[in-house]
Amino acid sequence: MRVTSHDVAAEAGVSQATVARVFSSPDKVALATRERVREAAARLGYAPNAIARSLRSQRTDIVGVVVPAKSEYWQDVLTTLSRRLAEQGKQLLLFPFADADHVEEALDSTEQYRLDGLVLASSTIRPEHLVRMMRRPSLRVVAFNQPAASGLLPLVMVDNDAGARDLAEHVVAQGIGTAAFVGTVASASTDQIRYRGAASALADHGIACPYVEAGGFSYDAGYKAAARILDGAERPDAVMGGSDEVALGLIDGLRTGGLDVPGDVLVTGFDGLPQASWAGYDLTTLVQPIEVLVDMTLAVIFDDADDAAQPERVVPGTLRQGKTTRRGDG
Amino acid sequence: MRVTSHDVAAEAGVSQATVARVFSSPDKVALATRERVREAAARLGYAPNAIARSLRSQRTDIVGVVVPAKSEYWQDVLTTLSRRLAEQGKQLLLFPFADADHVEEALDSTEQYRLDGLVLASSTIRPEHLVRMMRRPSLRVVAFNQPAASGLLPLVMVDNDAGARDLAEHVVAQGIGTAAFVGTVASASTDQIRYRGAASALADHGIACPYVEAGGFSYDAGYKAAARILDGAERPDAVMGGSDEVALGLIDGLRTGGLDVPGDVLVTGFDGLPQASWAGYDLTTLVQPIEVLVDMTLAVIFDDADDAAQPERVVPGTLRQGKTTRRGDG
DNA sequence: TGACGGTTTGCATACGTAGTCATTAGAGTG
DNA sequence: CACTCTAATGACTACGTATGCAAACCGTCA
Repeated sequence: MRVTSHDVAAEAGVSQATVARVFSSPDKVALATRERVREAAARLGYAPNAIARSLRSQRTDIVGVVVPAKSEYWQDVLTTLSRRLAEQGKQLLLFPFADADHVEEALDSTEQYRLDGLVLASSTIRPEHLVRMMRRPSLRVVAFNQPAASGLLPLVMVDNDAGARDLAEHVVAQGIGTAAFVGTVASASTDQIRYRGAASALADHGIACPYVEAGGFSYDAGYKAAARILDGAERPDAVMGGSDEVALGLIDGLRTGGLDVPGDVLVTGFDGLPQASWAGYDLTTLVQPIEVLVDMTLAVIFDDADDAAQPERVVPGTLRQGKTTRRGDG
Repeated sequence: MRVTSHDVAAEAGVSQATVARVFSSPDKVALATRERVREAAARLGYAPNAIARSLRSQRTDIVGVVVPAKSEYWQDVLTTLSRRLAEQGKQLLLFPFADADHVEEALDSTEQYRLDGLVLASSTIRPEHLVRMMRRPSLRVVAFNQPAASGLLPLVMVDNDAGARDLAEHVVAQGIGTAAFVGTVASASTDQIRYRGAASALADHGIACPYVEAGGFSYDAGYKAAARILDGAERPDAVMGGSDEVALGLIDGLRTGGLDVPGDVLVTGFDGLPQASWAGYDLTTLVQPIEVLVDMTLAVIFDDADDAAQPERVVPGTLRQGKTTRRGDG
């Protein structure tokens, strides 16, 4: 049998209520009593039962996150999120989904837990799902890096448009004449914004920017997309990847195809994954300020600021110049 | 206010008990009643409260995992673990720790939840912590890839010794004369076994194998360790990394230092990370059968087999031959 | 018709905690 | 010393569910 606050109460010669107070609002208990209870608890190996506490207090101290099961970028976000929560004595509960068809199941499981907050990650959650999450009683929902949620839910994201423009301006400054954008999945809202931003900035310099869909968020998708670039009639001077994972795949695909990066073609990414900084790639990319984004997300969930006043928080990223856009090194 | 089974009962004209049965043991409720309750529940938007259920049933359907916050390898494991659990309608609760000094905190938080099972990941959890976890009432604890837990807790792991030997035999077959092992952290039990296995196999062929400690599990640690190999008096023909992350850093570090991999020096890893298969590296490594390991772990937690009969499950890995050990390609 | 077996349902309760309310003890003041 | 005010503690209850037990119901067969 597990030790309960009743057991500790008996051991310490106080009431259960006092034991509970020692662990939830210690200042309401006299010092001597407090110590006696603490000792008794230690002796019996007592730990408060979070389940019972949650049922009683209507707070779980748990934040849920609905996230795609496989993705380097999201792993990075999750790591930061769980670390920050742990610092506050809170927990992170994962609701991973394999693909867009299984999002609904994940959202359903979500309802069973009286979560303090819910982070909706992934740009592939469809609007109809988002709408469902609106106005769920006593649950703070935040969309993370998911432009499609604009106007529906409180939203925290990196400035995809400005970031894409920065990258485009950067490659233009390297003196390119032609370009192409290799997106992840065309229906992803981040993909659309990044492409439009890049294309628009390039157009300002008279450079066209065809869109190529990799069909996934992975290295493999990027690697395979490289073949389509290589097969194309006109080889672009620069290829902009819709994400770092795709960009890294692109680089290897292009190199396997005999091209030199950056000698023959420049490549950029987006996200700022750790791997992008690896010496073998040293990718030029837009680094997302993940810590800032995560902190803002948690602020929306836990602070009493009214979301209505500021439903969208957009944070600028940082351009990281790597050697994949450094001409003359090739 | 949130909808409860009482609300649904009122709406459907039945008792709360019947509503509960509809959602937990439907076959005990007459078909007509069941449908009426289901409709009422849908109408009110009812979802069972997992917290209350857990309190009552003494089962949470949640598995905890104590894991280092930053590590590619563990991300991979977590992904698989959470996917498998999700398939069974169970959840994964993360207890991440930043470094070895914070393991205890993570283990403490663990006690608050009435978890169905607990997976102890990371080879840096110290034995004194492991001992603490023994015989915790009604909690199935499993050590995952953590040889140090041998004899203390049920253990699931890849065959580190055999894997290291396989890798060593493989590089010997490429005709090397000298070798070195760049471990992660010398105190990690996996590191020790992998080194001993490799060194022993190499010794069988009369090849000495000095140990170099990278001092971390990361790419950066490997990258920096490369400098020490380069500065060494005698340059080894092959460098065996204690993990893929370290090996990938090693490769880039060696290449930055002017060496050709595999032309001048062969490199091997251990784990089988996705990144190891990236064309830019194509690392020879020992691929861990993560799905198998995870399934075994869950079996220990959920199946009624007695652990005492088979306290340790050791699964062989698979040698993946990449071009980092392919001589003559250089 | 009546008794019997099986199915279906309701009643009552407990899981372990936190907070409300009431009670007691103790300190301070005139 | 009587009174008041605060601090400290205890008794009690509710959070929402699952389940043992008893009651009610239905159909069947003698």
